[in-house]
Amino acid sequence: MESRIERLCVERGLKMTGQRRVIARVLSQAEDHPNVEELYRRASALDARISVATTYRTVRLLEEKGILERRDFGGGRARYEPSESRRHYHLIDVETGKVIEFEDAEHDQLMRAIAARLGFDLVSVRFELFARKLGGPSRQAVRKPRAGAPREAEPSITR
Amino acid sequence: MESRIERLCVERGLKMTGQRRVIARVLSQAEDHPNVEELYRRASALDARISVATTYRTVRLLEEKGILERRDFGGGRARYEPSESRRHYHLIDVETGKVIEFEDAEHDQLMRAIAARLGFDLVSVRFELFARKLGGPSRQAVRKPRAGAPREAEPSITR
DNA sequence: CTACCTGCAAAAAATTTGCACTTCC
DNA sequence: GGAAGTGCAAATTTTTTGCAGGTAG
Repeated sequence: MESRIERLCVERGLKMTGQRRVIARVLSQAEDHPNVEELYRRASALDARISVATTYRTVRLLEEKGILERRDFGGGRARYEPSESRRHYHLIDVETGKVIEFEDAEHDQLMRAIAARLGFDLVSVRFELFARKLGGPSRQAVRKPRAGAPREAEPSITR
Repeated sequence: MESRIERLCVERGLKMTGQRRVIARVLSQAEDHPNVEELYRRASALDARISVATTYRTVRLLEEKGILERRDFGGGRARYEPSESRRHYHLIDVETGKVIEFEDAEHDQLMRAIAARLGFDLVSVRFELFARKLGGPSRQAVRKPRAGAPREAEPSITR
């Protein structure tokens, strides 16, 4: 059966090889934000005739076609998720690396207003919150996390 | 004369070698967000007895001490700026790569509220706007930019 | 004096690419 | 049939590290 991502590929006129079909299926089923290595692992479990190089080439292609979106949650590897109609953002639990999605209309609007105030038209946004569960481990016991993308917290591949 | 960053280093008990002093001075004078390569170039112009390895080791150390902050504006290289008391964010002009700093108290507050709503305590934030000057090149003529960190726009090292 | 620094070059880690060989349309 | 896709391994790019000397405090 044709997966959602595969359908999108066909709609945009991509040549559908066996490899691409498998990767599309894996992406359609993913409930998380896998990196390329993980994607490759899942795809080659379904069909061994797939290489990492092709996985890289495919995600890049799908990103260019607007079918996938690349994310960076720190940890030095790109992560991917299917484009969705609803704009959403991510909160990364710095203790566990777990990724939580959320929406916020007020924020959407505020960003546009900020860009306009500076004389710009918004093209894209990067917005990630790194946070710690309330009532978690005592502040004292935990080493201070870094600004931006914490280097030490390799985010788990979870949505 | 002792630079601002050098003073901070001494305050935090860092052993001040010649190399560190030079890098500290370069950072104090920087009006932009240099990457390590650029930092190394500027430092070794002042004193040739500095290696890239030391530059990497030094920025990492200063980041751990909270003296520097690492940023990622896309383009695959980390960029650095001295920590400032006022929280601020960055807007990257996708046409020119130029980086514009801005503050927004409303946004500061909104982020904290969002984290709290999800049951988290904010640790750090990544927030960058990628945008295009109003009244710039016609939409049609410009290739569609990607979400997240545009791959093609190597940000210039400018504040 | 000695723990910490540094330079050099080699190692890592993630991603891209050249090339000869398939494969979709 | 021909343009486009693929695998493999080598190349790239950015950052880190091991080791044999230096150097600050």
